[in-house]
Amino acid sequence: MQNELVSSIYETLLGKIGHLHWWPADTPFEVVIGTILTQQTKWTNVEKAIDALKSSDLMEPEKLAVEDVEQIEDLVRCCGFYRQKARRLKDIAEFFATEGMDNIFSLPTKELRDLMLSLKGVGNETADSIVLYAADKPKFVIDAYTTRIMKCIGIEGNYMQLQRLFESELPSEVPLYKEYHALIVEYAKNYCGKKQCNDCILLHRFKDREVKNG
DNA sequence: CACCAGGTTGACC
DNA sequence: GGTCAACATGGT
Repeated sequence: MQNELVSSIYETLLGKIGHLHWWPADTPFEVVIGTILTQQTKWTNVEKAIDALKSSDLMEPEKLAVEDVEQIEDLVRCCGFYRQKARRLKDIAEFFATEGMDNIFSLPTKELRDLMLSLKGVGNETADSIVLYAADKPKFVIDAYTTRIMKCIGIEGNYMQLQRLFESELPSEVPLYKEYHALIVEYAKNYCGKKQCNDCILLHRFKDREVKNG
């Protein structure tokens, strides 16, 4: 029986870490930029690139869409994969400028997710991050950390399977989804390494729980 | 020096 | 459906 497992993990993480209030950004468009830049990249480097884009007055779809891609490459180089990221940021900016951010973000959740997935450079996690943190709609974000933590506890699954698990066991509340994903990232970075767990309270508390009650 | 970071894509089976 | 190399810089 694991119908309380997902909520219990949340309470545990919240108790240990406290509220994080993600996503750190001034505007929805800045969230979108951040979701692309942070792919396989430390957030400290993303911050540098975002600051650079702001300093160049490019943190708006209409302005980024018409900037030279070479210039964008220079500004986001510190994030790695800088050529494809620069190209994709420019294309995404053009899309948002053309369609209108408000029009896009006011779409129903599923339509918005599918639309984001149609953009080059936007996969499952990035699409869900945009839906949740930029558009404020309930979609639970799964990432490598989430997959790792759940596997550590004894629950394996692909992206959509894990997302279904979280969304089916949690109330569909945007603030909860936002905070939970943030807590998972912060927790995993510090306590659930790729090779070994360091004093992992989740492991101690929840592993084999479903077996005992099953 | 080796390894990792808040993934995605296109090719392949 | 799943797997894999490629994409690239910066920090430990």
